[in-house]
Order: sequence, then C-alpha cells, then structure tokens
Amino acid sequence: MLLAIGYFSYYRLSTVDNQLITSFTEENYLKIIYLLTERHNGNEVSTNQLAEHTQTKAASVSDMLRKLAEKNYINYRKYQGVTLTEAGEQIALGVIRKHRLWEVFLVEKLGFGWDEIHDIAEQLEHIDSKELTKRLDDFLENPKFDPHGDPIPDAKGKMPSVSYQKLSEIPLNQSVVMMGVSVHSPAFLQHLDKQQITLGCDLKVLEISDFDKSYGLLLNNKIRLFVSNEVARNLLVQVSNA
Amino acid sequence: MLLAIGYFSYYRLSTVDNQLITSFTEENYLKIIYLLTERHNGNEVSTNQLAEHTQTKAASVSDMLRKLAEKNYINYRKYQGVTLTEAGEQIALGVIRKHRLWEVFLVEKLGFGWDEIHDIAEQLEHIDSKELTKRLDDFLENPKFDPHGDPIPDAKGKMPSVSYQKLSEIPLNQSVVMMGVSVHSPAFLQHLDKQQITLGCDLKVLEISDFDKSYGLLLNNKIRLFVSNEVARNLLVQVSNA
DNA sequence: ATATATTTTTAGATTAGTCTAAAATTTTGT
DNA sequence: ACAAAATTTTAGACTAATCTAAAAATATAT
Repeated sequence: MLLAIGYFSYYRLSTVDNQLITSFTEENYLKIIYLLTERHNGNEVSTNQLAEHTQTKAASVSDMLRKLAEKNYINYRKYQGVTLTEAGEQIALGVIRKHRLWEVFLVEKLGFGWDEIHDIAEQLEHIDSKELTKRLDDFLENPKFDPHGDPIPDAKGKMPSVSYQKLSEIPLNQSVVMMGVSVHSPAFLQHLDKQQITLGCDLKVLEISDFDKSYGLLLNNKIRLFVSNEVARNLLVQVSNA
Repeated sequence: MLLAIGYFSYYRLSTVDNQLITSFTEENYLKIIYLLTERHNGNEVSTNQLAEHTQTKAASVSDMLRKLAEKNYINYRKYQGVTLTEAGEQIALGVIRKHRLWEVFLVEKLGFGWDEIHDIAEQLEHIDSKELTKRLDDFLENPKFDPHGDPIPDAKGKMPSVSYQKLSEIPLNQSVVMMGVSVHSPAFLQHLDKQQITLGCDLKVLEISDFDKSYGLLLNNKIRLFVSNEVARNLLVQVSNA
C-alpha cells in the first residue's frame, strides 16, 4: 500500500485492517516450501528442513506454519510436515517468477556474472507490482529460463516442466547439452566458469576414473578436462537431439 | 545479509548482533526528513510534519526520533524538531539516488509514464547492493535527472544544486524551459500530459487572466493554452539561454 | 501576562517474527 | 516392543514499529 500526502509518500507493506496480506517473511517460507517440495517430488517438507533453509529455529518455524495454515497457504498436520495449498503455490510461483526474471535482467542487461546475482534477486523478488513484472518480462523478451537454467513460471502461475538428468547418470560417450545446475553457490558457479563450462555447452563423458571417481569429459567436442564426482552430480544435462 | 545453506537461501535485513543497521522504516524517515528539510531551506522538521508524511501518529514519530538520534542520524532537541547529521544525510541521499535511478529505468527502459512510477520506486529504493546501483547507473548512461526533473545525487552522496523558478514567478513574455514539477501526484502529471506539457518544452507566459488568475501560455512557440494558477505554481522552469 | 489551544512526549499496549527451554510426539535400534 | 534418540510443538520472553490516552511543553490570543 502506498500512502501519499502532498509531495512525498511512504511505502509500507500492503495491509488490510492493519494485517499484512503476505509479508516478505511469509513469501520466503512459501517459496522455500515450494522448492523443497519440488526437490522431494511432492513429499511433505519437515519443520527441521525449513528451519535449516530459513536460518531460524524449529520453534520459529512451527509458529509460522500455524500462521500459514490459518491463512490456508499450506496443508499442515502437526508433526507430519507441510505441503502448499493451491493458494500458497500461486504465491510461491509468483515470487519465483520475479526472482528468475530479475536474475535474467541482472545478467543480460547489467552484465553481472551468474555467481553474483542470487543475493540481489532475493531482494527484488518481493517487489510488488503486476505491471512491473509484465513489463520486465517483455523487456527481457519473455525468457523461459534464468541464468542458471531454471525454468521461469509463466504469468498465469504455471511452472514449465523440465526433465534434465545429472551428468553423473549419463552413459559414457553420450553427447549431452549442459542445461542447468542443481547448486547455485558462487563457489560452484565460479568453478564452472574457470573450466569454461557454461549453459548450452556440449559435454561427453569419456571415462570415470577408477582412482577418485572423477569424470573425464570432452567439452564442445574439443577440450578434454576432468571434473570431480561432486561436479558431475550437480550438472544438469539433456541428451543432444542433433 | 544473505543466508545460504545448500541450494536455497533467505533474505533478511542486514543485522549486526541481531540489530538492524538501517531498516526500511528508518530509511524512509531519513529520506522524508531530508526532503522536508530541503523544502524548508534547511530549517528543522517538526514531529507533526513527519507524522503526516509517514502516515503515522506523532507518538510513533517521537519514538523513532529518539531511536534515530541514538544512532546519530539526526540532531534532535525535544520539542524543537530535527535536522539530519552528516551520517543521516548520507543514508537519505543514497536512498534518494536509488529512487531516482529506478524511476529513470522504469520510464526509459520499461516505458512507464512519469505518473506511474513513484509507487514502484518507493519499493526499489530500498534494494541494498552498491554494485547494482553502480551498474544500473551505467546502464542508464549516468542520468543527472529523474523523469520529474529532480536531480540525482551522485555516487559520492552529493546532491547537485539546481535553481529553478516557479512558472508563476516568471515575467510576461519571458521564454523559459520546463525543468521539473514540485508536485508528483499522478493526477497532476496526467493533467500535464493532456496538455502536452513535458519536461524540456518551451513556455512563455502571455497573460494572467484577471478573471481567475489562470495563465495564458505559449507552448513550444506554437500552441496557445490556459493553465490554472495552481498548475503555474507547480511548474519549475529555467530562463532559456538561447 | 496568563489562560487556552496546539504540539510533542511519555506511558502502556499490540503485532510480527524471532528466541530458549521444556514438553509432547514420532522414529529408531536392539 | 519398548527404551532411547530425534524431531516437533508449546510456553514464555524479546525487539521493532506501531497505536491510544494522558501528561508535559510550547505557542497564541486577548
């Protein structure tokens, strides 16, 4: 809600009868519940997991879950974990859409590296303006994926389904295209940068070392390199259709 | 402060020992104090004025002033109003810089009208990233003024001084250039749009009506039109040097 | 110059989101 | 299957930012 009197004005979170409709905090919880549920193929998310990912204590999470359940954003049975209701999922997807669109903006328009954008997008994802999101989407030419390869939910609140495999699950000598990463830490992304592993590059597993289970790869049909098992498990790829 | 564990992360306002360094609320108070002080040519801002512009009660303002004074962001003598300290002014100018840069972005890049951007900029001005502000500034080609003609403080925290006059103070038949507005309400801005009065246009006062003190103008040396006294007092202009 | 009106501050309460400690529930291991 | 371990919830407390009502200070008006 924007309050304007005379020349200036003052932004406060939207309220109805002095109660927040959806606070930043609630949005964060819903987003994290969505992402963790997705990761578990739709299974409930536990209180402790949420405490870990929100950087709070389990007691605080319990309180918030009670509140989110009251607002019908989550399905919550005590001690049994939570899933999102349709309403909760729509809020989560809206936040994720904004997060990923802003990430595209930061990389494509402002020239940030894919390892530098997460913190900023964590803030921008809470900016509340339907029209802004729409215009930003058009300005960016309606991107379908963010700079980490994650799909961007559409304006109607639908998450495109993607089916990537881990590089570690691909048979030897199968050509694949690098489509995403399952870890977004700056350290991991910078590590990939140093080896010129980028979204869209061609990869082929030539061997898996007996010594340390590292992966010997052929990059873009030219460059031979080794990546650790850890790296191979966090690269998301798709079998080339060419 | 961004907290990251594993795949996700979670944004909370920056804290030191669990105390906010500068909350959105504090930033808003400091910004409003700056703008009101500027309007009064450096005189103290009163509690009631702040209550009006923050849309809160005087009691709440008193509390906040005590807190801001404790942090040495304002000079506060009870019952005597406040001014900003150097530290407080730097925070205010940082917020105003971001606000105005984002306004340029919204108009120049996303095609918003100058009457639609204020509410969104009120949110964006609190995004906390030095690097983002720097890159946004470059992306916009280091604009010196926002879409309302207000000067943009530089990265060092210096507000450019501008000296505009109200159209209502300009002698008859003096050619001037429209440089800004002293009211930012959508209604006023849309009213100007309808008469094709835009930043940079040429204006000349041909007459002031005896009947209703309205202003008969020549716009861009072509179009004759009348604007109310109220409009003339809120148009900021500069004598043409051509 | 002093009574009245206005402005500002203080006192005490409320809400969102967090915490620690303790109680309740579920899971695990033998 | 049941005791021990782990997880989750509840209870009670704290902080930031707000509120209303009352007290204190300042300004105003005859």
